[in-house]
Amino acid sequence: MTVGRGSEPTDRRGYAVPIDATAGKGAPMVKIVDVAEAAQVSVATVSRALNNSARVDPVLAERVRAAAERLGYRPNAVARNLRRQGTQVWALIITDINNPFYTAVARGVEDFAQESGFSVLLCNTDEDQAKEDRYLEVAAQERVAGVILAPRSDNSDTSILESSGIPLVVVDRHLNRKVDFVTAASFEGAVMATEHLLRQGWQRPACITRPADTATTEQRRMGYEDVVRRHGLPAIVRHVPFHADSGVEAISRLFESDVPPDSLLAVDSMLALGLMTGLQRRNLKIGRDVGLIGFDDATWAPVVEPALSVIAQPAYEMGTEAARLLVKRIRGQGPAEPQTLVMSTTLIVRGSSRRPRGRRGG
Amino acid sequence: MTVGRGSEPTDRRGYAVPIDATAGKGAPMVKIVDVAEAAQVSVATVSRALNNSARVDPVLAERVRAAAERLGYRPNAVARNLRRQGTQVWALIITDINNPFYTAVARGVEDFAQESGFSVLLCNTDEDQAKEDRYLEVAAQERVAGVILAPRSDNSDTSILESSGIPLVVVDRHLNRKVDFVTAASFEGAVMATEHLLRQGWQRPACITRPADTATTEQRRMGYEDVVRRHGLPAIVRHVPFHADSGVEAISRLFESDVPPDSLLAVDSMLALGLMTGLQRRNLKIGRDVGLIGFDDATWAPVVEPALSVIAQPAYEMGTEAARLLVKRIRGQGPAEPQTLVMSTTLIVRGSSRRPRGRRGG
DNA sequence: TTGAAAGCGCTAACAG
DNA sequence: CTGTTAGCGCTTTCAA
Repeated sequence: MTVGRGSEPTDRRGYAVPIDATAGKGAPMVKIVDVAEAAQVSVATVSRALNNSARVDPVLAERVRAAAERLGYRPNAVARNLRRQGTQVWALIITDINNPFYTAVARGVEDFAQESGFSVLLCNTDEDQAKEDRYLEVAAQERVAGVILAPRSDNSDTSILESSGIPLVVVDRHLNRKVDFVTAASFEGAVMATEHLLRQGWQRPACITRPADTATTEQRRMGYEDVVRRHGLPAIVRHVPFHADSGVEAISRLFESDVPPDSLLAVDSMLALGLMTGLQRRNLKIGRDVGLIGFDDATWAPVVEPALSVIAQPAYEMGTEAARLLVKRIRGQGPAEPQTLVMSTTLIVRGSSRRPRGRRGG
Repeated sequence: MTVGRGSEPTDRRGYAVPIDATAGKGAPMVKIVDVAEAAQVSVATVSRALNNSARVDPVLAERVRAAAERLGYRPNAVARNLRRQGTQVWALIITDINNPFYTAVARGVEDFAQESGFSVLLCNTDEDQAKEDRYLEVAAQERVAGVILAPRSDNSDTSILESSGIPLVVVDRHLNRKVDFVTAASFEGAVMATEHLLRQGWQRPACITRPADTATTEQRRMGYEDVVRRHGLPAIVRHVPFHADSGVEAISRLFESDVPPDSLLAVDSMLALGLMTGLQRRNLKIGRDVGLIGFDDATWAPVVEPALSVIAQPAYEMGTEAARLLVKRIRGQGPAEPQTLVMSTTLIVRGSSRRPRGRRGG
């Protein structure tokens, strides 16, 4: 429970107060009537002056501002929100802020929100559908102005938002519903990555990907498969969970087979990290014994040894673009049709995908 | 791209609705009176039943729940907050969620908040005092239930919170005011790091740190200086800003001097990354030509080459502990005196700080 | 241009 | 145990 409300503690008329009152809730908040009283005007005028909306006599306005300042008046956003029937808060629902990709997205969202006068609630779902549902419920109950969501799966249920009239922008992962959507060219990225591997001379690339109901990584898998098929090569695919050591485990299993792959495509940066660790433990030298390319240009990618080749996504910009779309929707300025924004991915070649000469014909 | 199931928009009563209605605010929300009416009880009973607080006739309670379910009733948290004079939201004010240390802290805070029934507003200040002030103002106006703050500087002004009766827990960086505080043993960590460097045989360790008004990093600098002084060595200290390439620049300047350092202590992980980059560009081999140790055990630290030695801070736990303290304060269960929690740091030795034998007496 | 007053949706006295 | 009702603090008609 929250603090016991004070029938005892002070009223603004200045009666003595039990010690606890200050410890508990602090001084009573000054409200709009107090300012009105001090400025010798009505509450309506105070409201208008402080929201510098309607035309208010400059003299009165100044008097109001002075009084507000003097009293340390701080408008109660909760009351305002109730009256206005709307908040200035967004919910950003992602799977894990620890994933550098989402960290960057979050920064993009937060920066844009801030400039537009919104605050953002951070919600981590940990790939847990129940948690995602709970957060959507919270968002609805808090009457947030909008939601930016990276859905757990293709058919996450966002109908709560729809029925609450809360605008939604989906980011990164596709949702089985027509809605504003900002993503990166995952399929094309995976195609670039795989072709790059083959161009380097690697002959048995494998794709380590996430559970099959994760939209984005599935597209990456499909991009990979598209290329290997076209080259008449076998598709070597492993779906691994989001656990921290999935990568290490995948390596163990892959390289115990008779014909292990000679190169790897990792569909996200945390996975790439895991694969590197696994490879190192097996004493396989990356960029010599085995090729590796990942997704997402994490800060550490250039510094590992060998430096990690990646398909980079414009994560920060994806955040700002999602936010921009959301602002439009909130203002009712968006086009009737939901928009889809596919941002391009870039191949960044570094050491990890290189293949030494003279080792052809494995 | 996107799959659509474009059914005609309808309102809850099933009537076709003009396009704008859905675009605008959606169907009108069902409120407590609607549920009361449907369940044939008073609003008070609905409220009681749904908050399963007071004793309500099980039969009525069930009828209420059924009605609420059927109508898709979603309590309006804004109204509730106004009435209850309190929210279920915290503000987490940090300098940059991109810093892996703060990412982990944020996860800790968010997890604990979630379990305790709170949501958290994410606020990045970018080491900008004005931004920090603005966020404190927002927190006050939103009447958040509590704030967790990593202050920009020692004398950040948090009086707004005090005068609003909003509990505050400071995390990581010291604040010039008596208040609940969760931090790590930075000084001791720096001592461990520096002594380790010396024990390895390095003879001229330098400390690359942040601006002098950053409390935590100053303690690290002092820990470093304490050790070098005791060993009769010169203190080589560089204060660098929070920019992305501070590390690279620092290396340039340091290694142009006549007697450059032979080893480096970096006070945070982003800085360590920068230093590694700078060192690589200068063709200095880490763990051979120069020793390096950082702060914070980022996910990538074991994977870089050579693997990065670090002083690890229990970032996630610092987040959960800060949250735990905050919950206590909110519930009024905290001790009268503000608490300080200093969590211990750990030396993790990996390759970067090693010094090859036979190179003594540089 | 200003003020009086009606709520926003909910909870918690208070009475029954 | 249940219902009636008075606000929480603010914005915004509606009149003056």
